[in-house]
Amino acid sequence: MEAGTGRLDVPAVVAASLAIADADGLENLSMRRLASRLSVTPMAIYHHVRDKGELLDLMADESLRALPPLVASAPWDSALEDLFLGFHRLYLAHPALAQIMTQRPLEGPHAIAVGEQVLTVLSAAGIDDDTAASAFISIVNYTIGASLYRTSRSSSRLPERRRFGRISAADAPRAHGLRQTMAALAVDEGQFLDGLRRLLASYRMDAAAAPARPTTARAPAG
Amino acid sequence: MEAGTGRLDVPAVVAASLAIADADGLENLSMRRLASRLSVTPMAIYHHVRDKGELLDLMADESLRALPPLVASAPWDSALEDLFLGFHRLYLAHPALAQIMTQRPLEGPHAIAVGEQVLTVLSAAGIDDDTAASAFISIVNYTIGASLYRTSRSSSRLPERRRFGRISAADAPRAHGLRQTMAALAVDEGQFLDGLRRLLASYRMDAAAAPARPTTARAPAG
DNA sequence: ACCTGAACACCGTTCAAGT
DNA sequence: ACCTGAACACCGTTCAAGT
Repeated sequence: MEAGTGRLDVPAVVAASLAIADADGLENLSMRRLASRLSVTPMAIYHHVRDKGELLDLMADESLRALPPLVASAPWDSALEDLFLGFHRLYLAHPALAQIMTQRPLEGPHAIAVGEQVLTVLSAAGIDDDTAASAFISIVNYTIGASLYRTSRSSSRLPERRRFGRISAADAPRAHGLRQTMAALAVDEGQFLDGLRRLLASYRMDAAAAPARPTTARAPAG
Repeated sequence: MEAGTGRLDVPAVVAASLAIADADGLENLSMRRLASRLSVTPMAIYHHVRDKGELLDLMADESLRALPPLVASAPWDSALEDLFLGFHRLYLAHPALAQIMTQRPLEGPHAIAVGEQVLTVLSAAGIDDDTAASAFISIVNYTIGASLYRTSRSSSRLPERRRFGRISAADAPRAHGLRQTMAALAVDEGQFLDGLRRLLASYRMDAAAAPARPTTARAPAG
C-alpha cells in the first residue's frame, strides 16, 4: 500500500504512523507494520528516524500543527478555553497522541510555540509569572487526563471485562444509581468543558487581584 | 528468585508484577519476565490470570488497598483533598498504576468502593447527584493527568532527547525564562495540590448554593 | 545516501501433554 | 488442578552488505 512515491521521507513516515495508530491503536503500531504499509523493509525507516521513541516524539509534535491558533482578539479566558478544547478534540481524534504525551515529555517546536502563546496570554491578563507557569501545567494536566478518560472509555477500545462483575446496588448504591449518568458524562464534551471552566474561573480571580497590564508583552523583561 | 513458597497464587503474581513495573517500568513487564522472577514457566501464570490485560486490571485495583481511608470526621473538602493527595502519592510511588488507568477503565471492587465514598461525601455536602458525578470524574481526571505529568518527568525515566534541541530564548522568550520554574513545578507536590484546591473550591461554591443536608448518608456504613 | 537481508534476543498466547 | 514444553506469529534493533 501507499506505493508509487518511490522515496521515503519523514513526513510520510509520520503520517503512516498516525494512520496505523488511529486505525488499530498505539499498541499495534510497530516498526514492522509501518514498514509493510510503506512497502519498505523495516530497516529503511531507521534511516529517517533514530528509533521508535523518536518516531513517537515526531507524531506528537507534528500533529500540533492541526491545532486552531489562539485568537488574540478574544478575552484571555475564552481564548484559552477554545485552545484547550482544540487540544481535547485533537486527542479524541487521535488517542495515540494523548498516550504518547503521558510517556514522553513533549518538547518539540510546535509544543513550545503553544506553550509560549499560553504564557503570553496569561501574563497579559495580569497573572504573575509563577502563577502562569503553574496554571499552564495544571490546565494541560487536566486536559490530558480528561482526554485519556474519554478515549479509554470509547466503545471501540474497551477491553472485555472478565474478572470483575458489574457494579452492584448492594455494595455501592450511589455509584450504582449514577452508573448511567457517569457513562453519559464519559462521552460528553460538556463534561470536559465544565472542569476546564472551573479551572479558568479560578485563575480569573488571580487576574482580577493583580493590576491589569498593557499587552505589550515584551519577553521575560530585560 | 522469590523461590521457596512452592505454590503460585494470584496475590504473589500481582505483587511480583508490581515489583517489576516499579523497578523497570510497565513497558518492561512481560509475562516471561514475570514467570522467570517467580521461577516458573510462562504458561503457569495463565492458570491464575486469563491474560496480561486481566493482570493489569488486578494490579490497578489491588493497589488501591494501600490508599489511606477517607476521614469521615473532617470537613468534606479537606477529606477529599487528603484522599486525592493519597491517590497522587500512590501513583508517584507506582507510576505503572496511573498508566494502566489510562488504558483500561478501572472497575474493580476497590475502585468502586472509593467512588462510592467520594459520591457519598459530595452528596452529604449538599451537592446534587449530577454535579457530584461530574465533580468526581473531573477530579479523578485532573489527579491522573497531574500524576502522569510528574512521573513522565521523573529523572529516572526520561528518554534521551535527540531530535529536538533545547528551548531557545529567541523563539520562546517566556517559556525560556520560565524553564527552571516549570522544571521545579514538575517535581513539586504543591503544584498538584494547588490545582486540586482550585477545583475543590469551585465545587464548594456549588455546595454553598444548595441547602445543606444532614449527613445521614446510610450505605457503606453499618 | 538510501535501502535490503539475515540475524539476535525478545514478545503473548495456543495447544498438547504430563502429574 | 496445576504446571511444563514446544511451537506460532510476532516484536525492536544491530550489523554487514548492496546500489
